[in-house]
Amino acid sequence: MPNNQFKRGELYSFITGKASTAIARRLQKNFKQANVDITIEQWSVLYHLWKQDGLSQQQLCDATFRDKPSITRLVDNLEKLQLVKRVASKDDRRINMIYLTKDAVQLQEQTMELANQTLNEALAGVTNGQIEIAKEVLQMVYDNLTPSNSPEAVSKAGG
Amino acid sequence: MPNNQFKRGELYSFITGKASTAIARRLQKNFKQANVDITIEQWSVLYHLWKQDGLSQQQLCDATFRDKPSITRLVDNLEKLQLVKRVASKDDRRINMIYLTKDAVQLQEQTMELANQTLNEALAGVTNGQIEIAKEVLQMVYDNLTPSNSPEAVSKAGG
DNA sequence: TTTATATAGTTGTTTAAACAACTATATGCC
DNA sequence: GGCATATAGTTGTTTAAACAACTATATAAA
Repeated sequence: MPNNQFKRGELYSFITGKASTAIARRLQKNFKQANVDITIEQWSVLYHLWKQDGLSQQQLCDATFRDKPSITRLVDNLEKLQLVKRVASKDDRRINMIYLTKDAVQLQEQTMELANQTLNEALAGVTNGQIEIAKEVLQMVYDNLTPSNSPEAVSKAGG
Repeated sequence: MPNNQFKRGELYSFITGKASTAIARRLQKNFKQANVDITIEQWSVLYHLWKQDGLSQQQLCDATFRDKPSITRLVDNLEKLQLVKRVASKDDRRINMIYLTKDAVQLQEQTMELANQTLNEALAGVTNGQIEIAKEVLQMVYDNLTPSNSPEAVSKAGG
């Protein structure tokens, strides 16, 4: 497939990920200005709990593309901030279900507003068509590199 | 500009940067398999020194989109690995010029090969046209969020 | 029922990012 | 020359990522 060959050096930014770093940094800055005292990583966990409260830590791993130790520590820190609480599952005592506190629920509207605002800043001048293609490429890259590409794993990760 | 509006939630991956994380992780894995014992971050510094040896730490900051403390510590670690050495500039005693050692020079061919191989894995099935658009979008995002967008800063960052 | 294996989560360690505060040198201005 | 300011780099601290090694519980097989 000669159309997948490319010139060395040019694609370095795919590895460094400077664009997503810049977005994360800007969102963090916007949080700070609005006196929202959480990190982007913590927010990314809350984001999935806002979509569906009461996920297990493993489900948060899958949703956020992080490994188990990372989620353990993010949940540790979110618990310290009293934004979530761990509740041991009665069905399966290995599992912690993670629930939002009232404080965390109240953060949703404000921070989603800030996130959308940040994405609008980031994507100024970019057309919807370009965004769609960029998303497709990023998704293909992710799929190419992720073992969960196998049929069984895909059906499992269906959400 | 209604064409820059978008639906909430969909663009979350722009913030998490899961694709670039996956590429970095795969490259790290490929390094490890080839018994190349450096981190991707260290490699990204060497990458710029291979293009031009003898950069100052500040120039490495600009090239790698990192802040000064990050470069200080990456150079610290690269010095420990005997891959670079700091040489105080005679013209300006504030400046450290960073030079590659022989060991680092020898790493170039092998690791660039691994990097290209990794990018080929990552971009399998993605057309050159799609790659070009994705690169444009990422560059626009970066430019939108980077203060060095101002005319003065741009002329300064010309390289 | 006992044993092997898989799954969920935690802990330890190294590396790095981000930010604030700091030191040292250089430059511009009076 | 002396002072203010800018620039280059370092150090301290918190947060997080990655990986290995670990504990505890559940499941499957014998």
